[in-house]
Order: sequence, then C-alpha cells, then structure tokens
Amino acid sequence: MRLKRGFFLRPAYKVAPDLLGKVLVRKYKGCTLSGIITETEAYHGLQDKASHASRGRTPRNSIMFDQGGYTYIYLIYGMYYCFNVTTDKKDIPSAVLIRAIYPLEGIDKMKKLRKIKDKNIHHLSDGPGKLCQALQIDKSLDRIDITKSDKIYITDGGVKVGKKDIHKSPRIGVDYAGEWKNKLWRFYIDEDCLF
DNA sequence: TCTATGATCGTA
DNA sequence: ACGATCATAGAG
Repeated sequence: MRLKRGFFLRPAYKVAPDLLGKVLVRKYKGCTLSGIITETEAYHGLQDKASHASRGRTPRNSIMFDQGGYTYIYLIYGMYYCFNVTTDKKDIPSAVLIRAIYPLEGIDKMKKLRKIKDKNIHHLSDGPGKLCQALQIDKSLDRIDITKSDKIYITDGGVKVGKKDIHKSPRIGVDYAGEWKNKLWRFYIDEDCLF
C-alpha cells in the first residue's frame, strides 16, 4: 500500500524513523527500480540551521513550506542530486532526506545507471547522491506529489522495523549548523534487519 | 553582475 | 585528503 498524505503531515524527525523499512519505488522507461529505505535524515523548522529553510523561503526551498508529501530535489556540489520528501503542515518547513536504500527491483538497470566498476550491490545506493543515480532521480522529479505520482512513490510493502533496531546519530555534512549539528536526526538500520 | 559554497562521491 | 563542477543565495 502506498503511503497516504496523513503519514507525511508530521514533523520530519517523526517521519524519518518511520520511513525505515519502507519501499521507495521509481518507474522509469517501463522498468521498475526500487529499494528498501535504510537511512534517513530529518530537517525541521525555520530554526534548524542545518536546513535549507533556515534562511527563510527561497525559490529553491519553497516546496518545503507547503503541506507535506512532495518531492524536494536539489543539485549538490554541482554534480549530485539529493532526494527529499517534504513533511508537516503548510508553513512549517520540514523534509526528510533519503540517504540510502537496499536495492530490490531493477538491480541490473541500477548498475548501468551508476556506471561504476564496483559491481558490489552494497555500494549501489548507499548514499544520497548514489541512490539518485541508481533510480534516475533528477530535477525533473522535483515538487511532485509522492502520494499520487506514478513515477515515484513510497509503499509500506518492505520490512517491519522494530524500534530497537533503529540507530540514531548526528546528521552528516552539516558542520556549519552550530548546535543544530548535534541533533540526533539521522536514522538508520543494519542490513541484518532486512532478513 | 559577481562570488562563495555546498544535506557528495570516487580516487588516492 | 582532495578535486570535480554548477545551481543557488547573498552581496554589491
């Protein structure tokens, strides 16, 4: 079952751990690319110095200020995309960055899209930029309603994740965020949990 | 207009 | 540890 609007109308730090074990599905040129979400990060509120929303509304981040359940995709370091799902109610900027998935369907296609020597399945989509390459996610999928789109969506058909299986840590690559870099808003599970 | 920088990754 | 590479945001 596809996740409904209500799932996303909460703060990102509550949605992020709940997304672990869910399945991210991407339909691309007739093939299905999917994987189980294994790592997420929350970015929440105007005060969160690590969040793009911390300096207020801009053309790029404005979708974060709308109601939750939409894609927020941006280019980072001039060469990689990051894939987020917005959360919470209108006017509360909040989003979950999907940082890693465990490949499920379309693994051969993902290997081609990633075009790297390393054929190791474990390095196929274990990073925010990598999973966007593996699932052919780019700016053309920005600002899409993820509860309605046929190109990209999330289902609960993955694995059930126990609360004690969820690890928490500070977020990655946000040293500029002052005290906010200490928030335990990164959530992840071990691959053992998938079996 | 101009400039600095980044929610990263692969190679070394 | 470092360079690739460019959209975005803030300053002038």
